Amino acid sequence: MPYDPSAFPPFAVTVDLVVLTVRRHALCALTVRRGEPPFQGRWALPGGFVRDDEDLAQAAARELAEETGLRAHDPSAPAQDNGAHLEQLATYGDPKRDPRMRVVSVAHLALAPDLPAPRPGSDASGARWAPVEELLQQGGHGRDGEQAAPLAFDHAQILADGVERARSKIEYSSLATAFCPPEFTVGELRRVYEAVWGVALDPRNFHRKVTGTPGFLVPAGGTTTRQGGRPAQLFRAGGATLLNPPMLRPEV
Amino acid sequence: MPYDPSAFPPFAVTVDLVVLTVRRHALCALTVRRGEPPFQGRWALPGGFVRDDEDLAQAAARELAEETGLRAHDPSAPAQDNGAHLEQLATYGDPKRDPRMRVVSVAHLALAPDLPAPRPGSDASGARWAPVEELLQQGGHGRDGEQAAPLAFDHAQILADGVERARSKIEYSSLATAFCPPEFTVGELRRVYEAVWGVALDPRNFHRKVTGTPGFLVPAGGTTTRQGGRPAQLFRAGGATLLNPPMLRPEV
DNA sequence: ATCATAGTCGTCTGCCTGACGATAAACACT
DNA sequence: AGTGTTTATCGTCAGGCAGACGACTATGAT
Repeated sequence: MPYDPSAFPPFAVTVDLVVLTVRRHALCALTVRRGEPPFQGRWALPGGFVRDDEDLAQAAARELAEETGLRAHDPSAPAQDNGAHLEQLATYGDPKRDPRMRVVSVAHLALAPDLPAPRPGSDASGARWAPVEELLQQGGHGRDGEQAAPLAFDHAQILADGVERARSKIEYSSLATAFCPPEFTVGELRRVYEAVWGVALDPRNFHRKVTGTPGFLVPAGGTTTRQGGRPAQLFRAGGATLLNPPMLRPEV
Repeated sequence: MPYDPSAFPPFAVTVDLVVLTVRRHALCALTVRRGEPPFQGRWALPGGFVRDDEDLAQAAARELAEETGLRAHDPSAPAQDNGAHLEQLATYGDPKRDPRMRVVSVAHLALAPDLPAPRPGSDASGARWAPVEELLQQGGHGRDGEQAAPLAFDHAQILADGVERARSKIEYSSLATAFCPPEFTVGELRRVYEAVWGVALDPRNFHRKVTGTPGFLVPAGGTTTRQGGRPAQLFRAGGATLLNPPMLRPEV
């Protein structure tokens, strides 16, 4: 049967990225300023059209590289290199989500270690890391308390879904190590959990949990004092990707 | 800026459905026989094009109703009615997944109680419930052991992802009640877990766990002997959607 | 030297789970 | 009527794990 273009409505398909990192004890997301209408001048999640010969994951990896310079590593490969974790998040297809035309966006979630500086892509007039707390409270607040415009399109919803995915996934997986440099201390990993969950964790119980889970952390051999205080052992992410039993997120 | 069709490649967008139920102690998926090429005569997941004015969830609910007659209820609404649980699963967009053209499929996962009989939609020449075990082992086996053709397109992968989602999600949510009729016994709920996970659970510990979790089950007031043996109390799904601490899936 | 900071090792208590004994209430036989 | 089978439900006990928290260690700052 030949291809019949009249048999289905044409869609534009894009990928949007929720890129998260931890900076200064806060969970931050990468946002870009829109250079053209609609929502000109407003902040949005980075993203772009899927090309004709691209898989969705390839498109997301390409956009991530364009915006941040990060390579995405295959989720099935060991998390040893400096690449970012990248996974599909969800797909958003409300007929009115883009006023110009029918766009279906396949959102992806990327987790990255703290990066030197945002690298604006060619299609955005600016990029910055913004604390998700500011971005998500209705209307948003700048750092001085003034009202900030909410994210463009349905990107606030996409960001909220991505943040919730990250928050729940570090409970039962080793995903939190994706926020850390290749070698890190138990305390640095704990500060990641504290920033993502927005809670304080007991350093002693946390240490017992992560060092007692086989395959989660492997000693990297050295120590560091970059956090001040007593030197801490350096670890690398181990092969275990699933945490069983999970790390429990404290209530409220 | 006007709408410029040359600025992006056109895609067809479909929804495919992984509809799961428990029949005769086995986890089964709804499959339809393809009436036209490609993969003519092969089994596939039900699905169809997203219409011009439809949201993705609406399209999935419409396809579900066409194939099974089931209403999908909003996940935010209480799970009291007879509708099926429906949620977005993942999106599949390999450029070569459909030989005819570029199709992006937004797969959805539906969980339904045991249904009287499959109702073939108008666009399929047949429909049946097939045990996922048969569908997923490479090549597949019919019930007499002969080789069965694998599912069309990438539907084996989609089904595998849906089954894994269901298996993991009943651990920490009350989702297993979606496989049960509105009123059910603890034993019936246990048999759902056993069928989905493919393991045997201790009836006493299971009973203690589900009745001891506040808000999970509420007594419906009657008893039934439809399973034989001593009459069992009837329950309804309670308001709690999250199970904390989760129900642990036994290893191996 | 003293303090502040951060890391690491232990202890104790309570909760939850897995393993399993015991009893209860139906039905199917003989 | 009695016996066996099936399923439901309650209880007990030991081990594992988490939360709360005390104690000690090893750095840098003052």
